Amino acid sequence: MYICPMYTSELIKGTLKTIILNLLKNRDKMYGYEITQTVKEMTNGKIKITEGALYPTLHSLEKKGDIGFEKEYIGKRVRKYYSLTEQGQNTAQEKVNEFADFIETMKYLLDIDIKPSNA
Amino acid sequence: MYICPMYTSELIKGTLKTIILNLLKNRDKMYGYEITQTVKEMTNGKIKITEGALYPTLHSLEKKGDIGFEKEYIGKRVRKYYSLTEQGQNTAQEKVNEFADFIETMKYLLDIDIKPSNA
DNA sequence: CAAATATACATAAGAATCTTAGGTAAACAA
DNA sequence: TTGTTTACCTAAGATTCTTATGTATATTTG
Repeated sequence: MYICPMYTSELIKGTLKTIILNLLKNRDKMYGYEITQTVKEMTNGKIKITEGALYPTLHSLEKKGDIGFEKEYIGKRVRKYYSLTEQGQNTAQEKVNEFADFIETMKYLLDIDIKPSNA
Repeated sequence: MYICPMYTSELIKGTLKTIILNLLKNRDKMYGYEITQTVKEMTNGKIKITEGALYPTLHSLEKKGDIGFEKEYIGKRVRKYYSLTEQGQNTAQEKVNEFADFIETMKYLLDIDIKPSNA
């Protein structure tokens, strides 16, 4: 049985906010646990967001005004559904643009030739 | 006059070792200050490696056996020329491969369509 | 030639971001 | 009913960076 290797935590460091904001941009509203599961599934387990990293980041994004939330009860259990504020929409776009640019720079710096994406 | 914006330090975090090891793979031997200047030039100032980050990283890579150095005197001033060990050659390749894979994963996750590199 | 800038190394305090470990509690599967 | 999954949370510690500082030589500029 093949176990998909995770990336070293160094690499993922710094991309968490970008990932969260972009997911919320595409999906309108999500709750924390859903974010961790979605990222795990979309990356085949290569990126696993730990809860110890996720929740403080969500609280930080909320404090800065990029996201807001509303509680929803599933039986007696609570979910906090987060969504982008207007400011957050801009932040999300900026973050993604910056990362896309960063990728190009790093590709050049590391002399990586990227296989054309399955278009 | 247009000032090229630097990336937020979050993004660069975690890629420093990869950048250093890859440069040494392509250039055989380099000294610390040369690395900072080369990266700054190659990225048009978008990535600036600070000395406070560089030197501890070089020392760490040396302690782990990925790089070695020999001193060279330019007049009375010393340069420490670093180069990859055999182990470092492997580490360098692994780091670059991992980063290339990481880029692909992030492109998918962030739904970024990359313009074909100026080929 | 003096002063400022560039070269070249280094360390240390603090900030930011993560991992690891722990806690609470409800829902569901075995 | 016992374990796993869902769903939230915090805190200690590790890692990796920034910022500030130190030392010293070489070069450029006024």
